[in-house]
Amino acid sequence: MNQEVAQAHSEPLLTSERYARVALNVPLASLFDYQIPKALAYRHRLEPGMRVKVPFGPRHMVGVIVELSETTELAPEQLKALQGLLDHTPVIEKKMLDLCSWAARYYHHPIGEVVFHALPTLLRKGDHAEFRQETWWFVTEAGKQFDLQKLKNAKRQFAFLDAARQHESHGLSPHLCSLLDLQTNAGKALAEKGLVRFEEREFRRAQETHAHQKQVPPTLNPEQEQATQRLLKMCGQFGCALLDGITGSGKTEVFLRLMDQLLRDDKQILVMVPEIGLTPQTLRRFESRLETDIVLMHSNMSDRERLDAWLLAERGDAKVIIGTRSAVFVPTQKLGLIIIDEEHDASYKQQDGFRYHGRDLAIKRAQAENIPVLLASATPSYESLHNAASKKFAWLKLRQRAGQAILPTMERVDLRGQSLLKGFSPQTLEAMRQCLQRKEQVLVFLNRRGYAPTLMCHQCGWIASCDHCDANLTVHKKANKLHCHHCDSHQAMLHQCPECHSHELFTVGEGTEQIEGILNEVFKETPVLRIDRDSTQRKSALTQITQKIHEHDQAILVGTQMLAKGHHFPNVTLVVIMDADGGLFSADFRAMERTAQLIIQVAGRAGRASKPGRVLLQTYHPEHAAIQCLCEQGYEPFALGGLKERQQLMLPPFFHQAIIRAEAKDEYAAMQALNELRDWLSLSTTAPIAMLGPYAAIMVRKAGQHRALLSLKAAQRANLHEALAFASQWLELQAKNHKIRFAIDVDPLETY
DNA sequence: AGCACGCCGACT
DNA sequence: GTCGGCGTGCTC
Ligand SMILES: [Zn+2]
Ligand SMILES: [Zn+2]
Repeated sequence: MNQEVAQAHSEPLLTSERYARVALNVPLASLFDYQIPKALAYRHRLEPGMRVKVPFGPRHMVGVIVELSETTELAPEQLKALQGLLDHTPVIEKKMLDLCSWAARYYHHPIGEVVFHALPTLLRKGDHAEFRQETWWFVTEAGKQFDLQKLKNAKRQFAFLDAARQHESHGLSPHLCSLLDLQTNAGKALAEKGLVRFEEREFRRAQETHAHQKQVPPTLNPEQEQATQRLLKMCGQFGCALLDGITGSGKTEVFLRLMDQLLRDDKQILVMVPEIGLTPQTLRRFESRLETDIVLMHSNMSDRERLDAWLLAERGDAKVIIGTRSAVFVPTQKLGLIIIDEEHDASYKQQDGFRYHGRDLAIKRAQAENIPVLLASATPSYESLHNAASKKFAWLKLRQRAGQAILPTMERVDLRGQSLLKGFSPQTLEAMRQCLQRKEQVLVFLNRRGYAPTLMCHQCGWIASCDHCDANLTVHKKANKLHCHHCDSHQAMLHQCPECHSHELFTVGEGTEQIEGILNEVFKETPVLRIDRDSTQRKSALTQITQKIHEHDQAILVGTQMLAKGHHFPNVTLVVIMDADGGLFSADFRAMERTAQLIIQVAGRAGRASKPGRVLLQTYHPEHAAIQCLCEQGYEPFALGGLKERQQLMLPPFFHQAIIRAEAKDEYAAMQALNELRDWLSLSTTAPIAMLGPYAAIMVRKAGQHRALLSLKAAQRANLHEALAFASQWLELQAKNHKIRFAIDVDPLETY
């Protein structure tokens, strides 16, 4: 915990306002007013964005000043005083606080939780907003004169002093110490003898990197050139562009040209990537082309690493910040551009707590900073396509593959009446055989991991299901386990029916583990490699698998949606989509969009080299208009058709939606509460909104909780917000009932 | 959310 | 008698 900022000499009043409005990390909608003690007001100029220590009920908390005020609504006896100041300068600038307030209003989420979400964990706890301290070692004058041979019995000290002498001018950084395998204890011993000295220095990545040489950029094709020129013209003011480019069309090259130009003007650039989208390949590509300091922000970093990265960005030292969803809150000095790669990716939407959309907040931030924002994808979200089609976004299309690469063809494989081998039609197997004979690789996509999604009893029809969810257990054969993919519960594999004690248990359906097995049998000579969450659990597993793929010429890759992200496989010329019908008859109106995006993303992995690629879509509905359209005309016409349907059905993005979720242990409590809310809403608001439900979630029980939801829709956002304002009021009144948990989800991606 | 306060059952 | 269960209410 930080100490109160040291006392200065009391002279003129530095803070004239009497009250501070403070955001606290509690699930309450309001800010909290505190009296500014005279002692503090004389010594410090308080500003919005500074952290303070405050008494709150029976405890002490870290708060963030959002506003200073001459007045307060509260009576003097209801007010407490600030206890201390934690910062000399604001940790959140005014623009970012405004963005937080906007987000709190838009997502109907408590302002305090939003503001704290925008800070790194260490700052939330009250730690100093400072870089990590590092110890650097230097040889002293005595150390230089010293006869090294006297230390020949103390090998560690010998090595340490020797190294310190060699690095006399710059000293030994912790990084160098670990490279040379030097021990801190040896340094301490030498320091006591006066042979070396040490200095505590601020950690700065900038001091030790950019050892890269700039690579020569490839020439752009006319489409890329045109897109780049248009984007360059957009710089310097707010505007949105959709870079809608098929896989392999060279979107990244367009980013790099644009970034290069902005870096010359000493601007910073924020690049947002999906949760697992940042492959080492992509990072290396950025590093090798941009001669500048790049900083990463993602969930696999320690709290300390995150704070250091955050500080580098905040001081303007990191010119390029690459990060996931939460990076939208990274502070900057001179932000010039925000890029959102794979903008359709669902990981940009937070799925619990503060349910914001990173893409939408990035657009709002760009507006506030008056800079452009670039959304890029091979499969744009319907929302972004709609904005592009209605001219809100500049629509930049890249329809040619860069270099010599040829576009893959998409073909439907009719599964009707075929005798299938674990989901493979004879036609598919034949195509695979031919491909492997040409010493090329096959990629098989099935979005279902494990061995089989169902375990059933032949005698009584019993199905293995989760004790905590309304879901069936997935069979994992190799692990010999039954696993629930919705909560994390697992149990040992069963070999006897718990109902009728029959031993005749059998599996229904196929997962990647089973497909891998059958392909090993059918194609005995060919290595089969599986890529899913199970096969890549160990840290190095994925790199090992990709290594193997590049070593062999023929190979079969089996995998889930993990295949759709990042990695490309240049020798893959055949892609098999096991089940293209996934989105066809779903109750979820976004299922079609998601399935199509997955298919196109996976298909994009094929034939990247100059060999032509082929994509087979296995389907029971080859004549279905949507499948036909996707196959024959591609993603854009398919998506535009989907958008028309959304309009007719009064669905987003034409109508605005919010969902209020409730969950409780009790079977009926959640439903009942939402019924009451519905009644309350229909009494309290006259705004034209449509309420649907409440209805039980598709999976009523998830991790032991019963879930229900109420959907609100409106043609005008203002009307939706009016209703939601009433709803959030009602929910806060219910907060005393600790048995039901509520959440408001504005612009939900999951609607069941 | 956290934390205190308060009111009932089942323990030394 | 009192220890602790969790239902209820409050936090500037
Ligand atoms: Zn049975
Ligand atoms: Zn479960």
